[in-house]
Amino acid sequence: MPELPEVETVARTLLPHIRGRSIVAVQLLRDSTLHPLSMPLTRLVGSSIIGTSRRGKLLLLQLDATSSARPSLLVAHLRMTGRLLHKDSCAAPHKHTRCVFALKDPDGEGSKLFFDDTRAFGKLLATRPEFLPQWDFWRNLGPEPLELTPAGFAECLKGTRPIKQALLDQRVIAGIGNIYADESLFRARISPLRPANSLSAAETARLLQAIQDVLRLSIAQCGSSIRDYQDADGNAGAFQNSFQAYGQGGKPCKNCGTIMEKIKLGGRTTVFCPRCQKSR
DNA sequence: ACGCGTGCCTGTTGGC
DNA sequence: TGCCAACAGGCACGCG
Repeated sequence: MPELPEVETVARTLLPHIRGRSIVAVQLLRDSTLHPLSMPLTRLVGSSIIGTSRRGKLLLLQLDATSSARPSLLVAHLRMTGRLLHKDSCAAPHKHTRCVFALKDPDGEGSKLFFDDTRAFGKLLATRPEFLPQWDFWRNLGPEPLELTPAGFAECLKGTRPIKQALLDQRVIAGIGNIYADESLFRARISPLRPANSLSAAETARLLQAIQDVLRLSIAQCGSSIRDYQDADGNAGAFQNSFQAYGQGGKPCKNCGTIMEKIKLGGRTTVFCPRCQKSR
């Protein structure tokens, strides 16, 4: 499931393949993949891709369109099972292909960009930067965890909700999903059940450090691949081999040997060590 | 304004 | 062995 490190990896691996290529055709194969606020994808045709970036879990492709009638951004939200894959020009769509972008490089060489999404939760949004504030999700997106200071992070943790739920709320902090929430809390030795506003300054700083460490370590290993995630070349990440909490329910804690507890918190599976991550 | 429950989706897993 | 319910889970939406 693509969270910040996986989306960052896709953005990085995609860039060398698609930079400088122009979009010559778009084939949307499932209407619900198009975000309601999107401009028609056909208006991307004729524009060239000039860059890739990431905001939270959102992947952004920048285009050279200057006319206000044409999108200069293609935003992809991969959600659970979305993939952006660069393939050669003869690749054919399959059952779970939701959109195909035909590309052409300056020499006329063709290739294709596939948006595959088994569960079809993912979205594509063609837009312009000036329209992004109309999108509630974008406007309310919290700070980037890798750019956050301890003081800034403390500002985020206002409510009484369990800290785990706060970390998953994209309005609080952007890019963290179930995997990295559990991993970060384990590394910081903080219980997922602690009210967000009950963390001391030391704990807040420790948690931010853990979040940044986990995200950086995962990015360095090209993300985590469980089930569906692949980068733009179809390669898996390796960080799943370093999980200390996610998926470890019922197994001994890597730190103290206590059996890891598995609970539901806000509807999400949550794993933690009851000894290392005490509630009080 | 906030928190909670449900729907969206489909492939995989586990229990009987 | 086969069937089916539960599960995976981010986010929109509607409710109280």
